[in-house]
Amino acid sequence: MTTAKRKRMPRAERMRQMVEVAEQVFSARGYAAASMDEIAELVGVSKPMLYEYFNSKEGLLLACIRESRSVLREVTEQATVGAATAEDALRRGLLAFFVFIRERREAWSLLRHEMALIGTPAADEVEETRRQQTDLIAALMSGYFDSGDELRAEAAAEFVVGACERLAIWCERHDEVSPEMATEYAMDVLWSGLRSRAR
Amino acid sequence: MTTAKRKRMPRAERMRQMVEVAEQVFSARGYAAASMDEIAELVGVSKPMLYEYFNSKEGLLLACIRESRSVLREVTEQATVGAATAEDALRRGLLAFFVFIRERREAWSLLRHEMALIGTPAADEVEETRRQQTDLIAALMSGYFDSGDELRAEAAAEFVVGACERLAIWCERHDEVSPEMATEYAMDVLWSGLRSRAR
DNA sequence: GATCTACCTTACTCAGAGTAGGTTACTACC
DNA sequence: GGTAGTAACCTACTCTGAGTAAGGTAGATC
Repeated sequence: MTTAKRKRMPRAERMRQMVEVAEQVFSARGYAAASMDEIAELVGVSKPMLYEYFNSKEGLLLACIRESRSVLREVTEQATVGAATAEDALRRGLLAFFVFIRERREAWSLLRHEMALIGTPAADEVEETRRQQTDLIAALMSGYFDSGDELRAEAAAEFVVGACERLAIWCERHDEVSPEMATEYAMDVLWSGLRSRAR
Repeated sequence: MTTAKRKRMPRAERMRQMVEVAEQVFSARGYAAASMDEIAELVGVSKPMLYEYFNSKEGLLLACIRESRSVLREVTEQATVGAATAEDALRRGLLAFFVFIRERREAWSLLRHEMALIGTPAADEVEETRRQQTDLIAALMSGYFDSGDELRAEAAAEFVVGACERLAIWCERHDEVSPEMATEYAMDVLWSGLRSRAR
């Protein structure tokens, strides 16, 4: 019964627990409104412990963002492994993303909202997450597209990431839109273009 | 010489001045790191004056965001008035947007970054700006597209806004990309779709 | 059972948001 | 020109929450 009523926890376990609680509090209240005292209390530990492990409030936020990012990467990378065509790869990746944001709301909320701290590490961290996804897309696409204009390809990848991010936020307001439908909408514009729908 | 060395200013003028200074400070330091004391000092006035006029730090931020938004609206709406086709309207609107973010960096920075305060009025205010643009696009498009699936059309508009926002951020890192090129890249994906570039 | 160390606490400092209450310059009217 | 009224403004505070100093305690190891 090592786990029974034990108050003291090994460092790694305590850290995981702190990140878990912090993710919830940050996404519920927002970074600014969340207080370290509250997080500490919910964890069942005193405030200096949080500082011992994460150095600062922002450090704790960083840990949460990194955690979310690694999950997102895992999920989207896995999704595209068996794709045969560019269209298929794109569709699978999109679906994985839209499933992720539905199933891991808190995680997504952090990635979505906490870009406030311009010039601080946290903002860079969120940008890094987008870059991760952009690179993934660029890499995927480079295998399928004619590599002409390098800049243009990069722009296209950015474009896809931004579009999907916004569509994901839109999905939050529309519970009736399933990840499959969202994917379908995204594919529609991205793959076929608006021209195909013009009168 | 009413404007010469006058210390006291009429309310409206002082407010405009405060918003102007605040816009710079917020975009330079970020909302969290900006202090009301500093803004007050730069304006050449004491802190309670800021509170007299804007009630809170967030109120001041709100005023800045609203200011930026109204300029953005002005600019993009004007740009699309004479468009003959959907393609033309889209292109003109995009160009106006990309010119705006280049010429009014501080204003854009606010709209871009200050979405941190989830659940607070400022976040809503930034969302409202996106909605403004989304509505604009949706209205424009509805004139040109077959109105089939309502939800799909809404999703497409969200998509365009998100994509452009991200592309705009990408442009910040790429000074060599002119507003015209950005517009071209955007049109390429949006109008023709990725399929047209697949091997 | 002594000691060592990693986990944890109480009790502070300090910066910055927000406020209470008084002061001064401009205006309007006699 | 003088004086009453008010809009603009200030000094000097409170209070919340991030971050820290210094010390206490459980549990492993010998």
